[in-house]
Amino acid sequence: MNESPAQETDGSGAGDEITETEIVERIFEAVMERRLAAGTKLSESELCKAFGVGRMRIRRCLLLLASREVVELRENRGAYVASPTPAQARDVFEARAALEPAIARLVAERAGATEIAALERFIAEEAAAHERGSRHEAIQLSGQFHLQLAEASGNATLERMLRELVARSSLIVAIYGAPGLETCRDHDHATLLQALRARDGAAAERLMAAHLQDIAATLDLSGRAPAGGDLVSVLSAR
Amino acid sequence: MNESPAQETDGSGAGDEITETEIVERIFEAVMERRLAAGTKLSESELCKAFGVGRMRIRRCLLLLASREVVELRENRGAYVASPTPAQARDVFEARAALEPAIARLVAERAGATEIAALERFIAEEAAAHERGSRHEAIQLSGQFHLQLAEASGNATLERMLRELVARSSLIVAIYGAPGLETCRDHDHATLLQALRARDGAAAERLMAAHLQDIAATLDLSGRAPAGGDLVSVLSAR
DNA sequence: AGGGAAAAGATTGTTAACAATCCTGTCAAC
DNA sequence: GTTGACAGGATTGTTAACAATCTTTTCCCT
Repeated sequence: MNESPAQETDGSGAGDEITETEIVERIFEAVMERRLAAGTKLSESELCKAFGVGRMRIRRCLLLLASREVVELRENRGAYVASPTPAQARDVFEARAALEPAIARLVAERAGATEIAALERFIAEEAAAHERGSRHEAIQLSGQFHLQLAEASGNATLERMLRELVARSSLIVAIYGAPGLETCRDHDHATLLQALRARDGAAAERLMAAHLQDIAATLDLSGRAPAGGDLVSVLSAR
Repeated sequence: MNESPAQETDGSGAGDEITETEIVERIFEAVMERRLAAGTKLSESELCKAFGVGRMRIRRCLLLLASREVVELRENRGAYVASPTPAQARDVFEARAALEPAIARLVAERAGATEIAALERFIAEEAAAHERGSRHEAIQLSGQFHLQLAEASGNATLERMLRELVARSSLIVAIYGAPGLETCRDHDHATLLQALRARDGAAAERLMAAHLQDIAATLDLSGRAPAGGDLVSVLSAR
């Protein structure tokens, strides 16, 4: 009944069986780590080979991802990594502005020492990556910090919602973010953690709100074309 | 050879074709209107007959509903309307407490006169239902007011998230709510609308937060068994 | 040679049959 | 008479084949 852990080193290996939840999670991670760019085609047969599962299961996973607007399902044309429009980008960051301050407050009020310690470790890794100059890794850790925070809130619903928003944010920053700028400054995370350690819910809430506003401020949402994904309209429009 | 006569006046008739989005929406509505109680089995064949579509499409719809935790998918045992646990109930109302004040503020800040007018009409209907004494209808309209508000915010992501939360709230109130009490007092909605008309975002935010707290306060989350769905544990526990 | 139409190939969407699991009703044994 | 096992029926999960659509290549015509 229970899975004998086949322990495949990478996704390419045909594991004995892989949960559809895991597949969805893998694709989520790939999007968050910018290994899958906006507009990338997700062919069914490719995914079948990649995960070693049947087509039906891949199809279910793509539907799940589409329901969270991380991929876009086009009729008879397949699945593509979503390319959020400026309006969608605004929506996502408005939603984050609503959720995350509340999450920060919850963590400050009720998180255990274990969770706080885990967050500290994350920040340390993030700072190390910054010093090492590996920007890619820093971005990745920075996003995961927000998810770790949601997990520490102990609210599964908030966590699930934020997971979607963070993944979409990754796409948004890639499209509309200023090329040179970082998304999250680790300093912000550090000061936030200080408030959490002090169990200061109000301060945590305020700091998170300001942090998100800083991130949103680095975006340029004036252009209206999603750029990468829709070559046809770009070329036909001129 | 599959087409039955048209007759798409109601859901039972086999329409020529119905979108899976519509099917999901129908089930959502049925849950919100308490026509589908928590724990109700959703048999595939029944749904196929009800909507006049193939099994695959029903299957996709159930997966979609499960991804929003409105139905629960049990291995080899079918789909059931979700029975939120007390912990889940707490999560849902915490999430609403995070989202809805922000939604109320957005509406106050940017909604057009048309949307405000639509909200006014809703409240009028709600009050009329109250006077008429039709509690069922009042509850239904009360829930829809919150959704209408989300729609008026102009943020599709917030709207979608709230739709899930309101549907789950309907199940939660049915399970853990005090039998005699109403969920939303129409007076609260009226005062909130006043703040919206005055474009007072801060007041709208505050009123919504208080309103949600009132609703959550009527719930009794001390018991730990989901009651309806899990008879076995109920009986074995005594 | 360039443009456009048509056919070949590939990919997606759907239907139907098959296999596995679970629930129900019956029968035998204690 | 009650409890247990067993078989039949029903429901779910999966696989495979089929149909429809889109993409690409090729070929003909201007």
